[in-house]
Amino acid sequence: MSENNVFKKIRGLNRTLHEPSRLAIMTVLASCESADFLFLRRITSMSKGNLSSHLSKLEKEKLVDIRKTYEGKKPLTIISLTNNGKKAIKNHWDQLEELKKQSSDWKPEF
Amino acid sequence: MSENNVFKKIRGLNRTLHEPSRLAIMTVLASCESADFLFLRRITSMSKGNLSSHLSKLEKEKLVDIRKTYEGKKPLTIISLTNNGKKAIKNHWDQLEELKKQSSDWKPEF
DNA sequence: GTATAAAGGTTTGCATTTCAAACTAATTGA
DNA sequence: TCAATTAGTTTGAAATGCAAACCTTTATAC
Repeated sequence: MSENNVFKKIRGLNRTLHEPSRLAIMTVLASCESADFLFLRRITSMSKGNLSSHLSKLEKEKLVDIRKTYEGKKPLTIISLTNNGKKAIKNHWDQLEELKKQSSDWKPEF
Repeated sequence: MSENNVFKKIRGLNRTLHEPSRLAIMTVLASCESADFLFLRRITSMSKGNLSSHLSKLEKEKLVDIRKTYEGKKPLTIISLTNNGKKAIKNHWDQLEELKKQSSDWKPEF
């Protein structure tokens, strides 16, 4: 059995990115320069609490930047991908595509 | 914002299948008529406990069949996909491919 | 003014999940 | 017969995911 076989690679997927809610957030952000909290909330239909905690996790791992600013006097939270985050989310989707291909080619050895 | 947008679909991915270890198990089985416990353990490099509990979960959800037999006097556990499981894992990979495409086409509306 | 509600998030606490270490039970080897 | 191996299951601790409750500021009604 080759080291780094396709199934080990599947197991090795980055779980921070792979979790569906965060995959959705990161994928939105990959198409936007930036997005505010409400926009993310609407487009993903996540609860505030859930969105907030996923964003915190992504921020801790340096995948997104969170800028707290004001629009007039209302607080406004702007989220964008870090350079790291941009690479990571692109890479994740590319890996998934590659793994799908590789696994459909694989045959057991007897 | 269209109902059932691509990001809601990402969030809606089946978590039983999406979790990397189970995705690996299901993907192996999609290429094999059946596999025994040890084979799955080796090819995914999972610990016994971990493999066992993931298999239980997959069995509960009727995605795999687990047959306990003997090889001589040694117990042997044979795992295979149910028909449901076959459809589900194929569908999951197809969805991932489709979501990657759809999300790369998406642009925010202003 | 002063309740009253709304906007914009964060924190908290619980339920679920994931994982490997510890356990069980049967078999083989010395 | 005693130790080691094989083949798995159970257990318990840690991490995760989620929404309800909470907080703070701003707009609205009276």
